[in-house]
Amino acid sequence: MALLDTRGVDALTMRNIAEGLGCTQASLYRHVRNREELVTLLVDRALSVASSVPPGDTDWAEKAAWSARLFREHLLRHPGVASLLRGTERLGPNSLAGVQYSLDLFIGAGFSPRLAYAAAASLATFIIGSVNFNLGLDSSDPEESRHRRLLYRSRDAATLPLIVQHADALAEVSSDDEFEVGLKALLTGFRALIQNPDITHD
Amino acid sequence: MALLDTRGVDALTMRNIAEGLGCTQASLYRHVRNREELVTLLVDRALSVASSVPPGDTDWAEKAAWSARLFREHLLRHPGVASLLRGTERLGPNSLAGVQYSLDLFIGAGFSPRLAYAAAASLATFIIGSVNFNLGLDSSDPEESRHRRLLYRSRDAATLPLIVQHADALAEVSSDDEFEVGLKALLTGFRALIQNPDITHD
DNA sequence: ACCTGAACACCGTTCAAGT
DNA sequence: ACCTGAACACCGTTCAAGT
Repeated sequence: MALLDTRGVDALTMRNIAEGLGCTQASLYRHVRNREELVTLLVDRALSVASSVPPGDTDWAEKAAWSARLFREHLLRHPGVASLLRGTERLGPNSLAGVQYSLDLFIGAGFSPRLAYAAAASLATFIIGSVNFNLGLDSSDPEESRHRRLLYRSRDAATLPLIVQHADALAEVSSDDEFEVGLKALLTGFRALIQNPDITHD
Repeated sequence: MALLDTRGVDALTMRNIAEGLGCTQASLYRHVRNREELVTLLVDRALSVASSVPPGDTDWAEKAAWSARLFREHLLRHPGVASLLRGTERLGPNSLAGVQYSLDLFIGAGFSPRLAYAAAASLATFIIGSVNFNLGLDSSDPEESRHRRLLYRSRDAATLPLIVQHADALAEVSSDDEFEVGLKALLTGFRALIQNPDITHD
């Protein structure tokens, strides 16, 4: 985990891990079937934040938003974990604790267990996807926004008129903004689904 | 692309690509700076579906849902592409065509350019995240559902009561269900944001 | 049981040398 | 300009041999 945080996902090799642990690479295969199993264990351990509890005097949507932001910030602080996060470790103990917590929240809000599960999965998918999709980019870097503005401006106005026309406004939208809009939409949508469950299939 | 589809992402090595092209691996570096650049080019090319046009006699939300499903199905048919899809190729020509199309749709629905962009990005993030997160799993495989049911049932009822209690119902939720719930929630949320823009920040 | 050293079959990338 | 062969410094994994 220390190796992943300090030197990134590319440095997470069996040789480097073994060195950090003070043994040979071959020794690792006594404790783990292969590299993938090691990664799965590592990622599940890194997911322990999922069980943090939000402030208690708010409604379910605010709690969900709080937890979603906490989870996202945790992943942003540990980009290596985010890049390794695939469906594989979904069934690990810490992931399941997160599922249990989400079910509790969404069932309490009025969802059926089925819908609560799907809603929790959607939210997790969005959070993880959001971090993964912005991994290379640093939203706090003003250079990134400038780079995108210049790129948008220089596109072909005949085929991409809206991008060229609104280049300045679009370049200002950060990954934080994207996340907040999506989060808000998801939670608002969840609330509508609770109040009117028959629209779940149209 | 053929190599990626038939033999998967692990087989997409410079040596295999060169072989398929009938040259040496070293020759590839005449046309491309490194492997990452080649992948970026490949993925953007694979994203050309993004510009398919939905049936015209429906409202913006139905068009968005149609395009979202089309995009997801395309990625599911080409899992290798999904696994390579990171933020890197976001600025390629095909990606930008998709952005232009989404902006057109969402601005037409009543969003400001900024919000339209954020909404489009959220939706894309959700679709890609959804496919990526379910990459290893085959939702059409009944064995997968059974495996999850048994796993949920056998958890500790004291720490994960809801998972154990609703094991059967939860195991039946497929990645298709998850996607549809999330998509519905996002689009419903977008509609609410359009009708009441001041809730964009609370 | 756990560890080691050495090997195996791979990677991405570079570079002098060819045409 | 484009290609080649050969090399470099890495991978994940295996296995006989040690304790």
